Amino acid sequence: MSGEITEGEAKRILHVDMDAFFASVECLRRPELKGRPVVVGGSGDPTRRGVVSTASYEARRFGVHSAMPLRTALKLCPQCVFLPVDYNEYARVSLGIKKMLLETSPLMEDVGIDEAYLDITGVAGPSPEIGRAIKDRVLKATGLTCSVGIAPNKLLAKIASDLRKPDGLTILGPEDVRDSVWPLAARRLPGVGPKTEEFLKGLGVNTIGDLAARGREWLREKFGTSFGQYLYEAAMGTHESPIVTEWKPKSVSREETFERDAADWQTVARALAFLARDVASTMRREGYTARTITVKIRFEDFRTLTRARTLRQETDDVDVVRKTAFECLGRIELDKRVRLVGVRASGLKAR
DNA sequence: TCTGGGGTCCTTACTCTA
DNA sequence: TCTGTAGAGTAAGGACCC
Repeated sequence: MSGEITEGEAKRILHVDMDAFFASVECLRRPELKGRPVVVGGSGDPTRRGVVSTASYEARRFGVHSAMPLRTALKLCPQCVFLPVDYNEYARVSLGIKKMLLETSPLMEDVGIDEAYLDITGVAGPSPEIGRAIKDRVLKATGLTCSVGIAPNKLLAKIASDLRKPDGLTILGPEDVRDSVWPLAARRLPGVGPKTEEFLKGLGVNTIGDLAARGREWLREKFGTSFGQYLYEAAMGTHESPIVTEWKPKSVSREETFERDAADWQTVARALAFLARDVASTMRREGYTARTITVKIRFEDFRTLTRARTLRQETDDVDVVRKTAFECLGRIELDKRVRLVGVRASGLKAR
């Protein structure tokens, strides 16, 4: 035995999830909002189109949750305070938190604006102490609370941080999977969305434990080798995926939902030209060129079409992006009112 | 009167070429 | 030369995530 892996060296992954992040940052700026039901989303006007990005825990008591239309949230909770999304401010606060996390371990994976994974295998001290220290530092520096999960892999760490919210700290080991993870709804597994959940229910699978009980072969048969294998490992709590410390964008896109569905080509064309310019200028600013331009159209009935064109040479030229986008648009018959227009550039290369 | 925006990844179908 | 097919690249759609 080489003894390369010895006891005490088991991998330890920590997942940090900021509590109701956007709403909490707004409450920092306006302390009079603290304790009130706050909803952050869209333009902040709940009579206009838009969805909830974050609801404070007080607002959640009224049944308001993220991804819900603002108009529905207003009906459920007329006394809620509605605020527009101020992405720059949240990004600023997020950056400070990420910098702090990096001081605990340089092996950090950034997951969106309010989450991160840290590999704390090499960090001295017991897991509960490390978890508490991180929570304390975040609170002292920002006034914000977060929920932390620690486990042998990313998947279990994420489930752990989700178990006690807000302001929770949960540590899960392989021996806890049976009692703490298997009773949870299958939907709690990352990668299981509403469609998969419904399909599973139709097969009599409701909990993560049900999933584990069906076994690997059954899952591969129902979901294909790749996703089936993933579901099995996820249900067993053994799914391993690496901490990705560097991220490069694969596409840049902009889209716009009209306040009122557009019936005329001119409105759609104007929006398309604007979005194409925005995409191209973002690419220039970030130093990327793209080979494929895709146009997305969503009709009033929510039917969504995309048309794409791959260029011979990569580009970041506004005129080329716009011209290509219009060529794609020309392949779509606008026989219904248009709800949304989008432009995406993919096949990115650093300039 | 519903259902944002910015992404990633996967599957499937099609076309072209070797 | 004909035919079948494998593989790459492209296109389209869908599920999912924050």
